Amino acid sequence: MARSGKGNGVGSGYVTLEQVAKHAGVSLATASRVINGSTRQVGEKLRQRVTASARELGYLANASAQTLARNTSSLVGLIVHDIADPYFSGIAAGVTRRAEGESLVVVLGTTGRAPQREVQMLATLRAHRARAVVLVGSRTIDEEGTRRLAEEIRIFTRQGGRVACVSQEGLPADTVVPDNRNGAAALARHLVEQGHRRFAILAGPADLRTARDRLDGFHSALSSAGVELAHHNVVHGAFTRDGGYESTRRLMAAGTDATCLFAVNDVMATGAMAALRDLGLRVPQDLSVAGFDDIPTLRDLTPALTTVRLPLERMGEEAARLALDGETPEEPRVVPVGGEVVVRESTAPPTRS
Amino acid sequence: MARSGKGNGVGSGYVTLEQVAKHAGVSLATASRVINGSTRQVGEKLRQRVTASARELGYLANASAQTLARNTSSLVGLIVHDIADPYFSGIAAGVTRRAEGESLVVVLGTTGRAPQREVQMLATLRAHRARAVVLVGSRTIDEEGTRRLAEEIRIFTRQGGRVACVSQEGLPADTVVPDNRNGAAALARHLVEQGHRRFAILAGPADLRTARDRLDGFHSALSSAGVELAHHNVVHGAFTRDGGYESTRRLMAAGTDATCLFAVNDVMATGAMAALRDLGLRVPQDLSVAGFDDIPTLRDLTPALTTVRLPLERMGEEAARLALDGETPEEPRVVPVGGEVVVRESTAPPTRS
DNA sequence: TGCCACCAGGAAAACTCTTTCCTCTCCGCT
DNA sequence: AGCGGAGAGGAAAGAGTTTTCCTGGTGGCA
Repeated sequence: MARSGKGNGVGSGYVTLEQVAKHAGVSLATASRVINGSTRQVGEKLRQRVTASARELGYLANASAQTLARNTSSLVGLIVHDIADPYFSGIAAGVTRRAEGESLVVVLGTTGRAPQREVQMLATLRAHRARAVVLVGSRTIDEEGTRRLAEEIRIFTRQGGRVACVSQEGLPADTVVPDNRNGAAALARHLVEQGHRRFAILAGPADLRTARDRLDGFHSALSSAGVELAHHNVVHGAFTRDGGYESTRRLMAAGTDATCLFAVNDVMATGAMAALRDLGLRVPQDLSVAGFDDIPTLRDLTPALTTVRLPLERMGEEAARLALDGETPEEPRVVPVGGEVVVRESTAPPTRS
Repeated sequence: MARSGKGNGVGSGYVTLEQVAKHAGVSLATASRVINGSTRQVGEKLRQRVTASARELGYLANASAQTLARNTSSLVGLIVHDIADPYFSGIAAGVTRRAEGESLVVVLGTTGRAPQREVQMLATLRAHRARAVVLVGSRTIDEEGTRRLAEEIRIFTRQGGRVACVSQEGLPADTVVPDNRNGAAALARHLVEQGHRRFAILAGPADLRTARDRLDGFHSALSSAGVELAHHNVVHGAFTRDGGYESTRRLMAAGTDATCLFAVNDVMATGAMAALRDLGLRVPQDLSVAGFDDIPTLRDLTPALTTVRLPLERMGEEAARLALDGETPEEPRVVPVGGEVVVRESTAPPTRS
């Protein structure tokens, strides 16, 4: 009377391949071969019977069982600091697009900028036999943390997984690297050309590689142009909108003589513009402001932000490609991504001389 | 000489529980009990030995094997339309926070607004024995699509999974519903109070539930206040920044007499403001603009957008909570989320009468 | 016609865990 | 001393696939 648990297929539990095989009157092996299309041929007649049975019973393969048997899964890891940050969500969109295009499943991990979370996530993904991982976000210059992450990456790779990074040179994995130095340098040259001589910089966290590279690139381009960068005009702070706001308040409270403010990313620049507005200063008349990244959502700020465009989505796609293509190169590959200076209204020739 | 594949543990392959057990000189059962802490007690001495061996060999449990044996995994699905859209990434941040807090793993699926992708993803997650799924994003009014999705949800639930939705009434699952109607209505009342009588609305896609509700709420509040809404002042278009831009161009080209423009979400409002700027119109002097959502990244637009605030991250968390708590209520639960009108500079009393 | 190779199909092992059920020991009670 | 019960440990049976290896049949070739 009662449902006998097994056998009646539709209704409650799961339909297994065995049930399909039985229903089609073939062996488990044959059913398996038909359904996942192995190298082995199966006769037309049986093939028909199996697919018909599978459809009829509503068969859905148990992914864990497949992973266990094949020792590889269709999971791709994606590790970011904060998915609500448009920088990361832009890259994430690229990664997902590519992964889903190859009918893989994306596992999203967020670290909240805690380095040990990256290691943790990597272990979790390894436990799931994830096929590949894309690791996004700059390393700090913390040697120990990097060493541990590198070690975990090596383990992951050794066990057949692939890893690609975005913006993380120095790890044993393929990497997509935005050219932070040259992008910032090009921006600096443009601003100098525009007539600026005294700059202030919202430099972000002192230990963050990306922030440092942008600062360095900007700085050295200034030096080459014979422009000094006063020490007190470089302020550090969080890599966020509020960090930019704070840093700007501090900068202005200390009384800067700069005519142009460079924030090492767009969200900080946004905070800076808000702070300046709150202080009653006009951009660009009183102070020019430039950012970095060209976050799409921020393109509609007024005045529109002069910045360095990074193709975020493409970077994500590219990283996924690196992590998913067949190759396992000897040396980690590096795919450089150029930044393009985009001049908009937030910068203008200085009026104060 | 060559690595014997099994036995030497460290080096190449994976370390299995069996190896740990052997190394510790206990049975597989005991090792399992120690490592995952089952209900059964294990003697102190053996416990020590097992943990020591596990650490020494670097044991990491095979997640698929566990899923297979337990018939439940630590995966939580998260289905959104577009992760680069700040609306979705905000919610995603909430979901991830909660899921990771319970040491679960988030699987991210994006649909690109294709309804059948939701059904597909749900099946994939079922194949992975995902414990729960959070489904974000409004349904269209397409009956057939909804029916299919509902059916897939029922299957998922019947097999022990839990589903929660954000913003999707009418599905057989717990739901977090932003109060679109009342939010829009409250906004409308505020604008009328401010003196506006002639409105234009960027209504988004005609078949999208969320868009419709906001339109309806706004509209009926106007009616209650005795304000007419001219038919030609309601334009439909894509639910995106560019959709907002386009719609606004069309609207203005047709020559509207409205003094206030309501875009049914913030990203459309952003497009609208850009379009108005391109047309040489000032906001709010020539035309007031209001949005909906209060996307954090867009708070720094100038003029700052008057809008209805939704607590996106909290909504995500709440949805994850619904999907993950123990209960399996008879009736789908509905958690309403209020929207709060936030008045900023993009709206002002009309100057043209 | 006899032999070999090839091919489709099936039985069963393997993948790595969890969990049930059984055994054995030790303790406390009568 | 004998018995029952509790509790710790182990053997083994799953969980649902894939894949190896074996079998039997058929076709081609000498």
